[in-house]
Amino acid sequence: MGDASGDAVDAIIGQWEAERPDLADDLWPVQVIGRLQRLGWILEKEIKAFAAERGLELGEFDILTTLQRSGPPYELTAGAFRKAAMVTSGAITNRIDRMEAKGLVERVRDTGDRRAVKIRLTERGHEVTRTFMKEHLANEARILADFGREDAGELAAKLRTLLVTLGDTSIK
Amino acid sequence: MGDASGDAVDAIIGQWEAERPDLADDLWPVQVIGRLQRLGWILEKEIKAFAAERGLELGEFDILTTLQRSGPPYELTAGAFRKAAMVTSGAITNRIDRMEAKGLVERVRDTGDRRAVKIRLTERGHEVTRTFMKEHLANEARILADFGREDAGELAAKLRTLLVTLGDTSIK
DNA sequence: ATTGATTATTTCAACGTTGAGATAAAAGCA
DNA sequence: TGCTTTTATCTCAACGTTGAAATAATCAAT
Repeated sequence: MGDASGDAVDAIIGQWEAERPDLADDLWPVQVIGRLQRLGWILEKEIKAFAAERGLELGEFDILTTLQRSGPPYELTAGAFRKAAMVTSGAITNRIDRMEAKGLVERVRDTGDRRAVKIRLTERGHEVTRTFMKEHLANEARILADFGREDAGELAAKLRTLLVTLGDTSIK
Repeated sequence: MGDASGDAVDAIIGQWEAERPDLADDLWPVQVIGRLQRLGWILEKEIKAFAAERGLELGEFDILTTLQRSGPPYELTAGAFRKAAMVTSGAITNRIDRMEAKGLVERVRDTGDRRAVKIRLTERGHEVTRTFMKEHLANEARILADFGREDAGELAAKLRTLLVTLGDTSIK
């Protein structure tokens, strides 16, 4: 027992219990969702800083890694990105515009379906991503170093269960 | 064993293992961070939709709840919000401007320190928040219903440990 | 008391995303 | 072959945030 080592969410819940004792029994979801929110913010900030140090926007970083892990021929349609990145079509258009200007990707319009636009990793984009990915994983390992790999494994298993419960079972 | 019920992150990691076998041993942080990212996106979208149905921006919702849970006299400085919400000062100014126009909060400039501006919940803001909070918690309970309250408790404990490890131990 | 450093908020231009509408191509169907 | 519906991307104005500069007030130290 004992709340010796509480986190920010413990403090927030404590405030609610004091201010709204009538809601005390309804606060349990905050224990999970509040923490997931805060972790999301903290990690996003970390990764955003990592990308920024290398001259990339977070969304651009996302495009690069999605493209590389998709494997040969390292090209995906704009629509595929829209789904993978959970953003709107306008955002994808803008990202590709910027990245094309940087020479990281190129638009290819050759397929049978002339509505679709394939976004392809350029040779330069390939090199950049290859380097970044290694450093990116090292950075994430650093972030979790104090938490420990064993705890990470247990946490990951529970997070997977939650994601499956919420229906997030596919990349598409 | 068996990956019968994998999530989106399993799929992503599978892609990386195929494309970059040299990184196979370095992918473990993704099991945690990738899932936290996706959960953050999914939950943010849910809560944003909830707030939007009630005519509120996510950030405005944040101000209201932070203010209410702070207890009497239901006022905080702009700086306190900046820290609590993890956003920049300009964002707070804008949020307060909008919410003041909606009659949810009011600026009070009376304290000894005349640099500081206290943001106070109006009577209307109070009523709105009181109602929303109950519905908000019900909505979060709904989101986690299929996951189960017991699993939620176990997950929450691990998330707390991670937050403490990352230094997120205080609201301030 | 005066000067300099610090703290709190506001201002504002730049930026990325949203979301609806426009454009264009493909698919379904008569 | 036409006509309608659907699908894919782009366009663009509105919006919220960022981050640096400006403004203003307090604090520290002599």
